[in-house]
Amino acid sequence: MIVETTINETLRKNQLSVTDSRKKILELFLQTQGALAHSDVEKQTGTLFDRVTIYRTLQTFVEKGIIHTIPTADNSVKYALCIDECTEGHHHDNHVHFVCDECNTTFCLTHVQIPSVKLPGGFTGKQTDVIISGICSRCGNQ
Amino acid sequence: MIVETTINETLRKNQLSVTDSRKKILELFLQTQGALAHSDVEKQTGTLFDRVTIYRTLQTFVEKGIIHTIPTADNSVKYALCIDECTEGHHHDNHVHFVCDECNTTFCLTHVQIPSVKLPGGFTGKQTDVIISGICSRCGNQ
DNA sequence: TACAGCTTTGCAACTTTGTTGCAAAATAAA
DNA sequence: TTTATTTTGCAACAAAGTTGCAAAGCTGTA
Ligand SMILES: [Mn+2]
Ligand SMILES: [Mn+2]
Ligand SMILES: [Zn+2]
Ligand SMILES: [Zn+2]
Repeated sequence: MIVETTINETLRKNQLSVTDSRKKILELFLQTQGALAHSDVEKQTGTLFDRVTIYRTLQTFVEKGIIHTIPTADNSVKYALCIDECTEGHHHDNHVHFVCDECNTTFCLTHVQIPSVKLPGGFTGKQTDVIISGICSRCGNQ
Repeated sequence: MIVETTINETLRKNQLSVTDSRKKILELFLQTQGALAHSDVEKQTGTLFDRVTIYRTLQTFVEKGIIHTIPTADNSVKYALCIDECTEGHHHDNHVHFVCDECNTTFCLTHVQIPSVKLPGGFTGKQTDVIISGICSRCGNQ
């Protein structure tokens, strides 16, 4: 099974011990198109793991640069796989995020660059987040 | 007192009855540079109003187009006065938001336009939120 | 100014989301 | 296999947000 190997390798590469919860949750992200909230992970894994374990696993993955958090207009925390080469403590997922009003899926538009914005005098920007909401390609074309 | 008159007028104009909590909370927004979280309002008003009343007041103000919510990278809900002429159910606060990493103030950069972003085929954007974090003009110039 | 009708408030109770300490279980290294 | 380290589940807790309902407060009219 190629997926299982990938999962184990990813965990090893990030100096994480290979446990059931980490394998299962990472697998979930690899299988899912779009971002996942904590509650999504909880639903998908059923009673397999404790709520606290899911929190801790997500937190660990964020720290290691395996997943990144996504700010959303409704202020709920969502997570998605890092595609760029993020490393421990150093994320550089500089892409636009899209939330579909119809199916509520959150997409990482990895090929859409963050536009540069000219700020008023005195303001220095370090990080720019862009969240666009509307209709996604799946919901629009039908 | 010109402020008191403004406050009452704003409430009246939005077909809201004039109550202590609404007056006080609206006054707070008028006096404050930057956005406020629910917890900020709670702290600033002390024991004057119940937590639930604050939630309901903020909600009402958002519905009426008096204040708008701001998505933030740390996924906490913030509110700020609408400067544009927003009406019941119709917000058009199309400006950039800035969060200072130093003083944690959230600013509405009302004069900075939202840049237009070219989306991949099939995606239709309706609303774009831009949140920039960095150092604000107050924290930078000293 | 007083009153009736409608709106808002405070309280209680509850849900959801997230955090922490600690012993038991699982993993990794020897 | 054994031991040292890490991770997990549980319990307990804190913070954030929601809902129903009776009491209190507002508004328009008399
Ligand atoms: Mn992303
Ligand atoms: Mn704003
Ligand atoms: Zn969709
Ligand atoms: Zn600042």
